Amino acid sequence: MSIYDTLNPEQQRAVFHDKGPLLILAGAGSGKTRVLTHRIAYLIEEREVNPWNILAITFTNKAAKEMRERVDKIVGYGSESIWVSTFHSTCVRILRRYIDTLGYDRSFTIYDTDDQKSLMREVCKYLEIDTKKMNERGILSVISKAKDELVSPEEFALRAQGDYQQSKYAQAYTEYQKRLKLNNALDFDDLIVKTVELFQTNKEALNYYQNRFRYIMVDEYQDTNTAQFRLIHLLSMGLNEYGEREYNLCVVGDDDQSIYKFRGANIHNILNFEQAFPNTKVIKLEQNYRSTKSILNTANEVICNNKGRKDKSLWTDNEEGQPVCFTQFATDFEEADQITSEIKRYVEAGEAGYNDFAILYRTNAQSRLFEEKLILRNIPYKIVGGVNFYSRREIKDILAYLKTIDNGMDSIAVKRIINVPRRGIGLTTIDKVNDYAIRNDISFYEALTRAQSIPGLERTASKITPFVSLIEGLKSRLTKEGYSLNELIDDILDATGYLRELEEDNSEEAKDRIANIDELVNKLVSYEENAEEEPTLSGFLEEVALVSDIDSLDETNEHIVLMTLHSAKGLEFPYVYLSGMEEGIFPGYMAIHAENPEEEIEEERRLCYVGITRAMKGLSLSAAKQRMLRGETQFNRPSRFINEIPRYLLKMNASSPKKIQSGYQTSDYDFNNHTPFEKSIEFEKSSGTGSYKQTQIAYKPYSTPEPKQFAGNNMGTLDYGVGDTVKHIKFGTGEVIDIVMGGKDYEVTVEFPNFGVKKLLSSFAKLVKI
DNA sequence: ACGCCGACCGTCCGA
DNA sequence: CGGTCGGCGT
Repeated sequence: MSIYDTLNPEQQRAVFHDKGPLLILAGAGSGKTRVLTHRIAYLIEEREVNPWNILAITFTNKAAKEMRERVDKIVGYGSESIWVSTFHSTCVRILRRYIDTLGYDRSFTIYDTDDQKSLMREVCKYLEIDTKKMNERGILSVISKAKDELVSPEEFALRAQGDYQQSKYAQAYTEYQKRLKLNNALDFDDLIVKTVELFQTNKEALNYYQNRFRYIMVDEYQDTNTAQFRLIHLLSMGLNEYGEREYNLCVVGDDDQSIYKFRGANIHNILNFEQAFPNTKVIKLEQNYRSTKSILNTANEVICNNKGRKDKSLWTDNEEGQPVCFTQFATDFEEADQITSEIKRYVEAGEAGYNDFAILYRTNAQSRLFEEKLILRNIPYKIVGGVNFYSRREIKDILAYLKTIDNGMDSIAVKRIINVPRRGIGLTTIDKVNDYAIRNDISFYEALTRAQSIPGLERTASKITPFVSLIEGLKSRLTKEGYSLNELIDDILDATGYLRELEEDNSEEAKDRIANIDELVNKLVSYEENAEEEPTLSGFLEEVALVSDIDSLDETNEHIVLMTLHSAKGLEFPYVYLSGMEEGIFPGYMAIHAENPEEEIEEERRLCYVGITRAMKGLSLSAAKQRMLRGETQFNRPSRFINEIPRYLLKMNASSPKKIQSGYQTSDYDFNNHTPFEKSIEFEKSSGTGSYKQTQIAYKPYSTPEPKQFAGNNMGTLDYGVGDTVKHIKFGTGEVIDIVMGGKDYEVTVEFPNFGVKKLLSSFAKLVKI
């Protein structure tokens, strides 16, 4: 009996693969993390690979942490010397050691999106770019895309020749990079790009890491971009002791779960892996251990509408399970209300815990309504993503102090805090200092130290000097033996008067801010206590820069989890609510109206597939007919993805993922009150037979305030009668000759001039009174 | 220099 | 709806 006996034959083939490139196509829930961890154990224990020679790369810290824990459990010794980390932390670690050869200082800081925007604002001002015509975000996204593809500013400029718009971008890109370097800062994309640059220009560094990482594993490979591909490619080209290239590269991914095209993921990395790495062994993991047959079938039905996939079909031995449900609510408000109350009922009935549920949505903005309802019902919850803790003003302020102390070259940080709290240093002063800094080719902070000698600042210099001494004072304390980061942050809060100012302000907002600062102090203390190496200020700032919200998610806590579909990738939950299944929301407006809608819709469909496959036991899909979006009301049809699920798999209008038959009222919402689907047209021909019976659920009529557009076909509120002329989507206009009550529905008989007499169900036929 | 207010605006997704 | 920015008054 060995640890490998519990693996299925395909998993074993992947684990026991010896040398050379290996592509594992691992469907959702097929146990890929298990395969990766067992493979690591196998390499060490059976192939006598030195743990030191293994690199495992993931996309999130959470995944890295989990893999580390699982490896620790099954690898007897030496597991701590396996390098398990994310792309970004791997690169930071490499750059901290070698980046001086690229002309940066090793204490570089990492710019987040806000910092990037501030810097780009300066760039635009300098280049006299009208940010109304080309906004900072737009320029940054062009630059980011270039970096993802390893296009340098020089190359970008070359390609842009003759195109005014592109040339502007090229100028901005060049200037932006110049200023990043001046600030001794790297943005997220730079972390990868600069590491590739390092390896291409510094043979010694490349050799060192090639030699070290003889076995490389990459998780979520479908989400890698071109720069990351190049990085892996370079690393995997090391030679073994006989001078041979082995390409001991094992990548795990699922092309159906590629959902990060917008941030540069290149699906060709996985589709063309076999071409890029000759003699690749391909192993498919197609048995799903996570979901019920109902859920898996639903997922397969949706994803099979995509073209250009790797051929594979997921199956499961699990039970059939509860059918997947779809509910169309009248409003987004009601959607949130019903879903949260349903979850509460389950938990109070003892059928599940709050941590068994996840509510997923396409955009973060959709979380707000759910949050309000959860607070109202006193249900514990955690929202992943959205407004980042580290992007709150007070946190950014304190971090800017820490950054200024750590790296005075980071002008964005210095400018942020120079007048926070108020020191009477205004914009005009800052501009003068800035000009002086640029003219003398020194950093902004350096210029501040020479304030007295800057022409025109004779008077304001008296306000600048105390700020400089404050920072210098804090810096010098930091160099003292035994002075902790915890003390530093306390000194900052005290010496600047930042905390005092908040304490004197008795508002609710100020109290929140203080609480947030306390939270930051907690994080710093726990960093100091848990740091693997000597805790340093740079180390803390780095951790903060690279942390993502999902990393702190603890599924064992008793709370519902709310997050976007993107954040949910890689996770699983017993019961999943997939909300906002509406055209314009999911698939999103941007995808539908893109230049290449087919491609964009396929990406959305993969996202839908990811969402569906998160569910283990129960899946409930929902839409709202009416939704508030940026202050205005939208009316949306149900998502096309709902239409792609065959009727027999979908239990319509029931809002429960399980035990719907148990007798109680799942929802007092008007079940019939939904917009008909296109597929329902076919269904009319066989009305009264087939799977429709499933949907005959007891309900009590409930009238909801309705927009006129949707009042045409719901039970109890038919706005047409016998003798009226109505319009049908397929049959055109006709006259209503009879209406009878049938089951929970009206059976409407209509005479169409061109199609004859048809019997239609009011809830499915889109009959509109003319 | 700074704070207030009204106009405007623009949107997905994220390390 | 909610954040941001620019104009204006102090």
